[in-house]
Amino acid sequence: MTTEQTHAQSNAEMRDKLTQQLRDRGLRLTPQREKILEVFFNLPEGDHLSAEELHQRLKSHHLDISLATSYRTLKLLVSVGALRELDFSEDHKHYELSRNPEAPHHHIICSGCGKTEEFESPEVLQLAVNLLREKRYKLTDVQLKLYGLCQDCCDDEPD
Amino acid sequence: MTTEQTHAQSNAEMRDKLTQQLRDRGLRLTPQREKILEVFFNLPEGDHLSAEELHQRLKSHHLDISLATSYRTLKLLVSVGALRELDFSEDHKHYELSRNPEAPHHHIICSGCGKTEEFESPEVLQLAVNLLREKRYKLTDVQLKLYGLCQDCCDDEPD
DNA sequence: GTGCTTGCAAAATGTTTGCAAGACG
DNA sequence: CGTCTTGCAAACATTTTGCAAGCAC
Repeated sequence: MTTEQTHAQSNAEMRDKLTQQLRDRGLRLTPQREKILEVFFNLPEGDHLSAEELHQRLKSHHLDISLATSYRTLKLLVSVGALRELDFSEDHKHYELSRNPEAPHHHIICSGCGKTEEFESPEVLQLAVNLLREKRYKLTDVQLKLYGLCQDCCDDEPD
Repeated sequence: MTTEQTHAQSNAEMRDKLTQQLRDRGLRLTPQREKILEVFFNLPEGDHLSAEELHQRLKSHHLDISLATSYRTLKLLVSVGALRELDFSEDHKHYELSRNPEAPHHHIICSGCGKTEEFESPEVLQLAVNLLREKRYKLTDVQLKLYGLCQDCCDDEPD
């Protein structure tokens, strides 16, 4: 992996890399898979979707891709490293583009209203790299979640 | 890293505090709730259970507590801060005793075999405290998850 | 063709809920 | 009593799967 390119890869680059990774596994970049990826590319950085949200978004673009295919594709894209699977404390998972696997961002989650904010932390990443090297793990993702009550929810809550 | 008195509270302390917290909310420490807590108290530190695992464990102790009650109790105990809710990338949540809320521990998760390891990190905690103070959140939990492939799974995987 | 992929509907999980009966202060 | 709790079964939400049909190399 190149250390000089510290920022996210371009869409074209990601696409090429992805196609290759799929080919290597004897899989295809079908129209459905492309469309799903497109949704994620068009998502503001730091944003994330659940399977249901993805499906709704496809629908609103008049793309009839079944929910089952959405689920299957999400799983597939996670397995090739194109998407990152996030779970906040909800009943479903969220997915976002792995824009920059070298510098994964983290989340602040309000337990009151479910709002999320993103932040990066080179310190945490460094700590993760060192720790897993020491323990002889091959690092694949670092997810730090800070749960709290945002200012609005502190006021709301009678607690 | 220091084994000081400021570490986890004793079971008796936790119990008292908990009873009080429940009372304050007009709730009861029923036999079922006590039994469930007992299971967690008897769990090796760092260990965690899913709702189903808890239910099985109760059953094996000849305690007929319904699965619904297990779920309800888990939720309740989380809401009063007695338990911590964890979600690894599985289809169910895990719960563990909040032994020391001041120094939450974190997890290394093998994506291959699902094995988990615990570790503490004062640095991460400090970072969380500072960041959330700055953003005016009331911090409730810090969860760092490091995903990777353990040595065994690296060997196994043909990848 | 062969084998990957899709859509559909059904199934499988994990979790929550309505309700009547029970327990407790 | 009134209210909190429980167990049961049904409901619910999310995700997975079997299968037949479709598509790509």
